[in-house]
Amino acid sequence: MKDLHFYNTLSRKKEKFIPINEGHVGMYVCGPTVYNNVHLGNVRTFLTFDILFRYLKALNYKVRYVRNITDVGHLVGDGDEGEDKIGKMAKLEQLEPMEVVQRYTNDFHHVLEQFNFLSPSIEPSATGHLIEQIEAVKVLIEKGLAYESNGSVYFDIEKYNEEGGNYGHLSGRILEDLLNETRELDGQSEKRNPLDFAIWKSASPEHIMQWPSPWGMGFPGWHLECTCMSAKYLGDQFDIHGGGMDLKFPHHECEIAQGTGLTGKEPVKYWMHSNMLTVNGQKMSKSLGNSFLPHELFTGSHPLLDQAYSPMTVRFFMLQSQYRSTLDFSNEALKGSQKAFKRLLNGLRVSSTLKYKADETQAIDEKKVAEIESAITGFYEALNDDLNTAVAIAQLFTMLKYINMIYVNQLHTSALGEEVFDKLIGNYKLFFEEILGLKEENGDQTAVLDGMLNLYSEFKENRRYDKVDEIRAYFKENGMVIKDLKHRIDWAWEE
RNA sequence: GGUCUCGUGGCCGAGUGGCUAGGCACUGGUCUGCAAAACCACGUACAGCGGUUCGAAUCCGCUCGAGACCUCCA
Repeated sequence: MKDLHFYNTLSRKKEKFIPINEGHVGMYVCGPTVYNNVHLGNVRTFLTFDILFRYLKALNYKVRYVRNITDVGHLVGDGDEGEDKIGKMAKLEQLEPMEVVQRYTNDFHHVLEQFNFLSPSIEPSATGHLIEQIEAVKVLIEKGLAYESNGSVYFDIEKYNEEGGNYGHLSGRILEDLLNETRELDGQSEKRNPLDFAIWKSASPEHIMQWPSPWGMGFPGWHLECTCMSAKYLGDQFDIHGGGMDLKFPHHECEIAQGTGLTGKEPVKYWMHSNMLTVNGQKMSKSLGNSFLPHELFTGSHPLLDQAYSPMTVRFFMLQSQYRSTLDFSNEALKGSQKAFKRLLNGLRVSSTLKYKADETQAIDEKKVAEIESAITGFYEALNDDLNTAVAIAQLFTMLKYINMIYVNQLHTSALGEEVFDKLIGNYKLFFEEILGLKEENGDQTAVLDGMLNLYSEFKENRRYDKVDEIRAYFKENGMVIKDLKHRIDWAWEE
């Protein structure tokens, strides 16, 4: 089997993944700024790295996954002169900033839970690491890579590049071009160069979030928290840093500059960026007003939706594309995913009921055995190839086909042999639940359903078809269907 | 304006030189009291034009179209 490869934004090609410390992986993902509800576009990014986290664990790596909560320093609007996002929302809603933070952190956790995300190993917050950030600012000033101006401190990009830095490398930008193209903004006179970015901002008296520092009352710059928290928990150099494509520049570029400036070493070995979710071909974003909130999807209340879609349907929908492609959001596409997901889900339920039955008269069907085995290795190969979940899911459908064939007695388990049968059932469950993180969304209603099905079969034996149809209709109203198999009666989610 | 990405059958979406991606929808078949489900069968699609090559959706050029980043955004 081929080794694990990821597309590294730094080199712009797929690279073999070799962790810095064998058997261990350190992974940092930029979390949300908790001033607002997370929308579906945000969810896609976190999903990408949830899959990566799950997959690395499935490959027996010991993974430390750090995903931060940004609760200060992220400014509204252009440049470094905007209002703090949290502070602005706090004023609007007449709340303490930390109430805003708590409210939207809760929302974030709730949403991710609905989508069945694993918790990261550490979820640090920016306000919890002010000391580290102030220390980092001091070091950068000492090294001559940052300067104070009116109580604010800025990172000196020209100096950084003079001393061997490579600002612009990650996003493929040339410093000179950036300098020429930078728009002149009001209030940038504090900076030596318009490109310089704030690592500490002086706060005006009315600013509600501020802390004491050697440079007066203020608050940390947005980019600095990620540098400090990743270094604290993962070390000066770590394996994987992830985030949305739109953070590449300037956020991640600034992180590299800060990290390299502080330690003299490039902080990250593999940069991974997930692509945008689009609506009618346009990026989903809050500012464009075309973003969907998760609950709007779950209830079908968004004007562009004509029905509700469950969290797992949406999770599955997103996994049907590769994370580096844009993914377009539409009713038709979601409906297709809903049906496909339910087929797979029914397969999971069914597979847990199947038992191997030895039968000496059955010959091994080599062709089917080969197809099952290649589906299983194909699943790993797909994920090894830069987390290609779309191709991985295709393998799952091949496995599903055989599970269904056994279920309806079209295929005898002995034709596969016990070992292959166990691999089929075991891996299907592993892939579906553990690695792709999909799950049953409805509670266990087995007892009720069994009673109904007994009744159904009694009526059927007595040829009371009016009652038979009535029970079917009842099931259908509740999103289920009755399946009359040759040797038994069963139910399934209506696809 | 600068940098970059993309354009695949009715819909979504993999795929970077030759080998059936997959899903949904459609159609036919098997099964069934009728259905549903399941399984089987079924679509020669790669924006356009030109070039390289024995061979291109895949490489190169041009044209058209869409989008992203350059300013907060996952």
